[in-house]
Amino acid sequence: MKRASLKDIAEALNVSKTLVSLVLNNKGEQWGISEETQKKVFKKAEELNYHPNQMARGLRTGKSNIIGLVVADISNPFYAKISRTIEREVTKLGFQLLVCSSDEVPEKEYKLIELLKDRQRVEGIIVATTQENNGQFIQLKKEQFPLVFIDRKPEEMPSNYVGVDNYQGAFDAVEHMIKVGKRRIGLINVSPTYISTLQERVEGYKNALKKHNIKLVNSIHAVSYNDIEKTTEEAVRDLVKGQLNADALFTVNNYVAVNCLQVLHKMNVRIPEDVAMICFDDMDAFKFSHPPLTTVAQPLEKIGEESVKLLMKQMSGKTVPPQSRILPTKLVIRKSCGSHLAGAK
Amino acid sequence: MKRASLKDIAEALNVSKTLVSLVLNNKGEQWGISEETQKKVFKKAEELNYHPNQMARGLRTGKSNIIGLVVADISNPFYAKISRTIEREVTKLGFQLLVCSSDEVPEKEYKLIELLKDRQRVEGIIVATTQENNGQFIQLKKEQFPLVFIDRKPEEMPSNYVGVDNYQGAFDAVEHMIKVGKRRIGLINVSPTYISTLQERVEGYKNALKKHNIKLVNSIHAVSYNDIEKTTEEAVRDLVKGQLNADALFTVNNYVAVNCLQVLHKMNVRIPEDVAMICFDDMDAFKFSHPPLTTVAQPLEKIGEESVKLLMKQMSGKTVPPQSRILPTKLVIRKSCGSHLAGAK
DNA sequence: GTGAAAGCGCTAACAG
DNA sequence: CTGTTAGCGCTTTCAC
Repeated sequence: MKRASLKDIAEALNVSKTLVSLVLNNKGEQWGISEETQKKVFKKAEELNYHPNQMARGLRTGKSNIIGLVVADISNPFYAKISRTIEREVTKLGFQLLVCSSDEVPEKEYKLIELLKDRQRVEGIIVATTQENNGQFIQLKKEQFPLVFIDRKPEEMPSNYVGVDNYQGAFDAVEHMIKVGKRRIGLINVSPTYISTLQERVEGYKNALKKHNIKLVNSIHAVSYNDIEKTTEEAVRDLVKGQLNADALFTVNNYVAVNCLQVLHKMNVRIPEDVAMICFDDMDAFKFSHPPLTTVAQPLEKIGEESVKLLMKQMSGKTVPPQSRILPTKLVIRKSCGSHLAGAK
Repeated sequence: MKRASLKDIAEALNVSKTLVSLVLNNKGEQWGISEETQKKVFKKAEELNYHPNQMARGLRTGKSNIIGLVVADISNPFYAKISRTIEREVTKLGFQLLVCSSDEVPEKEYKLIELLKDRQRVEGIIVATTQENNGQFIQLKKEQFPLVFIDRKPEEMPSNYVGVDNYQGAFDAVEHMIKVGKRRIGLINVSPTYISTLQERVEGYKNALKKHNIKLVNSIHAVSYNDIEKTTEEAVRDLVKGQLNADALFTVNNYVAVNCLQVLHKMNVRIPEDVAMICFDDMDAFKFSHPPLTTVAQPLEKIGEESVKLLMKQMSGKTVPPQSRILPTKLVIRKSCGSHLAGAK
């Protein structure tokens, strides 16, 4: 059975397509179409199981009703949670969400964004960018294309951004370790290190050390996504067993933390007795990890909600100056720093 | 600057839209359009930064180039992993993937499927259904709408399905516990229990006990998604401290397992010494949980790949009889059953 | 080898 | 209050 279209309803009722369209879009009132006619239309639509064709409508109005979301990896709980919130929020507003993963490769992200915009004609994009070059974004901005950055922001351009105070979050974490008596605190970063959040976190780490007059050499290592196991093992080993003789480790995100944890276990080092650990980004799994990890948690729901708000503002047509929403992080103290132990200072 | 359309290219080159369309769709050869003309067209398209409008094309061809995926919760690592694979596979074939979460509520899933099909005009749907009623699916089948079930299958209808041998997986898990010396093995299920996978897993559990002549009473509890903490606490307490006095727990999926783990920790019961634990469904986090959990792992990538293959077969137009792909599970032995300990039988 | 023309289903300007 | 008409951008049939 063929799908019912506006025309079918119109013909069955001996009215025009226009009328039907108006009624079904709830503009009947405003055009003063009689109650009775409206009822007939609704009834017939129901009867024929009518559903508007999004593509036809989109073609006509120039609006696809789709929002795009590009993240590094949707199977990372961090992005998955944000994505859920964004999906929920845009759905409320009548949009669909198209989610893509860039796998942390800049060229892929570039293509994904092009695809979403040019082919799929999404009405706006939310992105946790992995690109160093901001050329594409400058271009989008010129075109006034609705765009908001989450988590990571591009270099040197005013932009709509929702994220957390990475500097302060890292600072708090490191200071917590210091208060608990740790001094030789190593940092495990991850390439590509130009990502804005990473840089801010490293800065927070450095300044916390400086404030407490701690001078360390070779205390920072960066692992790499495409050879995560090997590079993590090397980094951890060097930090813990090498010159630094680390008594604490600060990992720059959850993905890195998970890998560190495994290496540490393999090396039979005790956490927090031998080395303490804090990780930027919380996730459910850390509640029951061995040991439960102390983390810097981000307000993921809030990030999702705010990003949608910012996007909608741009989509409303008014030209709004780029806005940033910097949200606070929260130090979630569990057991990987030993602050719960009797002997803790 | 307005976007370039076929017409723009045609006018700039003084040829027809038809010609341009043919060339750009790589049908130039087949229609015997001269090399030279083709080159001109490609060049101009590049120059004007032309991108086909997916909506216009879709309207004309009746194909949206979109595949829908409906799961319970995309932020559950289990579905996130499958989703990644599916996204990768359909992208290879030139489709986009639209992912929606039903939150385990049947009515929501029903609406989501309607929306995808009627409004968004997706060309096929892959679903891990949470519906008990199969009415919608019967209807879809009548219409020959491309549909494949993953993980969970609907009751009493031949369907295209990709999943694992849940019965055997559960059987193996329980038998492993028995071999390790456990006898009073409780099972923690989750409502709604009509879900096919759950039923099969419970069956596997029961038969493993039967095979070893173990008779248990009140050894099965079901917790509930919408009040997970409280119901889990009750279930675990009753199983472990109550009449059964359980020395082992089998949880029916990862979500339930995570909650059990927390309750167990809170109750200060030692795993595996006091009670052993196995969970159906593996996830990365269980590698470093306390303790590392022994699990029944599903081949998630394979499930994703196969489901896309099955979907494409249906979309190709030929009528194919419903097919099932039942893949094997794998028992991943870690430390929550004590089989690694010296004293294990 | 190439072009004209129709039409997918919808919306919106305009006419009455 | 309701209808006519045009057209969004593309593909495809048919004609030359």
